[in-house]
Amino acid sequence: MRMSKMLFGTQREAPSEAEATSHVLLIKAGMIRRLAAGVYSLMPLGFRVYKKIEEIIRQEMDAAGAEELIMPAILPAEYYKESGRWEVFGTEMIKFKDRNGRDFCLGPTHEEIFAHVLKQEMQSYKSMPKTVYQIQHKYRDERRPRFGMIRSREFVMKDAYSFDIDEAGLNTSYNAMHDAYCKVFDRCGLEYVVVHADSGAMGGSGSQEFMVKSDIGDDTIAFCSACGYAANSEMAPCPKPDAADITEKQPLKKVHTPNVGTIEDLTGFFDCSADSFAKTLIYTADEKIIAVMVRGDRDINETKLSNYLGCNELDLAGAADVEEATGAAVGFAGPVGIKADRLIVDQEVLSMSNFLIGANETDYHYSGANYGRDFESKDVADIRLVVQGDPCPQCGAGLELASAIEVGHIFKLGTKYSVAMGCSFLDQNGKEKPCIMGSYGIGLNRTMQAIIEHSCDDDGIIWPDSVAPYNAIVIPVNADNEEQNAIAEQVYGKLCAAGIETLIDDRAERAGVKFKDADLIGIPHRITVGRRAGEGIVEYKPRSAAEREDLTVDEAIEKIIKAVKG
RNA sequence: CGGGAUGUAGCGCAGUUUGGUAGCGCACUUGACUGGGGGUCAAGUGGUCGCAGGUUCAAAUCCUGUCAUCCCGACCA
Repeated sequence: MRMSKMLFGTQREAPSEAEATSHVLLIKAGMIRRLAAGVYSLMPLGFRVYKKIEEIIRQEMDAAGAEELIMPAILPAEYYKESGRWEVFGTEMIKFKDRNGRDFCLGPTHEEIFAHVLKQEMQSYKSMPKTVYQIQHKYRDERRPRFGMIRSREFVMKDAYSFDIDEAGLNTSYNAMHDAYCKVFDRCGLEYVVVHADSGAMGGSGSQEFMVKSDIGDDTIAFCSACGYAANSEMAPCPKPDAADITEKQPLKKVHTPNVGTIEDLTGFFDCSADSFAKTLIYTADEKIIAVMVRGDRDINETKLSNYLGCNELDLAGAADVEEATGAAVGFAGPVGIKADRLIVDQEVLSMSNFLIGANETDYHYSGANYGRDFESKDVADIRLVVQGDPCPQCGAGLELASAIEVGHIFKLGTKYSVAMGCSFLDQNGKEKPCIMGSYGIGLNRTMQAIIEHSCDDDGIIWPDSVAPYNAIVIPVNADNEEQNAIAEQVYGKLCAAGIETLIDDRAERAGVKFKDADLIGIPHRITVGRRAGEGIVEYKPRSAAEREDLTVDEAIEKIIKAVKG
């Protein structure tokens, strides 16, 4: 491609709309343009990268035995109403009515639709198992779109769905997708971690996420450098501590604590650390009032809590509910005499002794509290969030925490959607059974941006060869020098003929501008045709390294072909 | 959805406090010089100051409303 003809424009200044490095670079390099919050156009260069990623995914899906098809993005509401997700997605789903008043949505994910469409095709165990996929635009009206394409409202997802006759089959299909995902992300040059994940609203028996460590990630992962254990922090179990060894139980004593409602106030008031308290938070879970206790310096893990409760909706209660449950102002909740439907106590509280709790009375706390004597609950569970240094559940070494971008997620769904949609088959005995489903997603735009997070420098993007918009760029240094131009054209022609996707910077720009642009857009291999062009010598430089070599034209071309084609 | 901030030329910003002819840098156009890391000089193009009301002789500036965008917290590819 001739850069003089290309729809292409780099910006010298970082746009004010972007904060994250990868987002800034995509815009400066002219690869994406924002149309609305979380809605982006892929410009020609960016679209080429996107297509490379798409093709890698397609190849690996096909190799794993999945078949590609395409479903509509405009979907009738009834299927989501059947599964209950019309309400679960709520305002995140982009909904509209057609001219006859029938409800539709733009597809946020397609479990229901695949289950519905496939049930017509999969009436017998003989036609199974099957894994199908599509690469398609998805629509989610996110509360808060973020960091460009990391969380956008329209994005492309590769979503695959497997249909098996039993759990063993699901495991096989699931593992095939797992392995294919590893190949996809390896080929994209991504450093990723596969973590245990929560199945959440998707339902099902297990799932794993493919995570790329990054400060702009929305997730936190917990991992162990010693044994390789890795989990989404919301899934990482906390160790069960030894029961309290209480040599001397202090009496439960009410203490006047005027206006001391927060943990911070309390540590100041009592002059002790936050782990001497057990705090009680009030939640509403599916209309029920739930009191939850954890040590004062811990955070409640709402995923664990909601899984333990088996509830659909879980929210911190409002001030009115808190006051009704405790009979006191917010900040003085405690387990003794609390009016809640359930009291959930984090297991760690059982290892505490003579601690402080709220008294359910405005401006009062109790000191000297002990579990078993002062309060009890049948709901003792692991419901706190892991922290840095907690012991690894596998080997006991200290866990580390890091934020990460979720680029892929695989689920063992089980029968949730097949039952809801009546997607069943007849087994060998002529008995009707629901298909055992799995679902598997990759965010393409997000993957594209995640690659940049780990592959850039002060000058711009450094694309790996596998996804680069072009593999090579030829730069004639002096636009007025006929000899340089002629040789540059020669090199360009030869590279193209060798099947290397090549740019030639034939713009009437100064050399500095061309170098800056080439670096910014991250072309992996550069050939500079300059002073020594007359001797047949050009300069070769890979984007990823500082080294420059003077080579003959053929040597340079050879080098690039070898790097690109292996 | 709660908290914070910002909307002025394609991009980055000043001007708003104290109302009085719309500014700067980059980019873009033309010409000249230049030619290995965003070069220099000269001459230009481009904006109903987010939008709608209001106050005023006069509004980018003051008031009210509204929309949009970004950042921090609860969800997801």
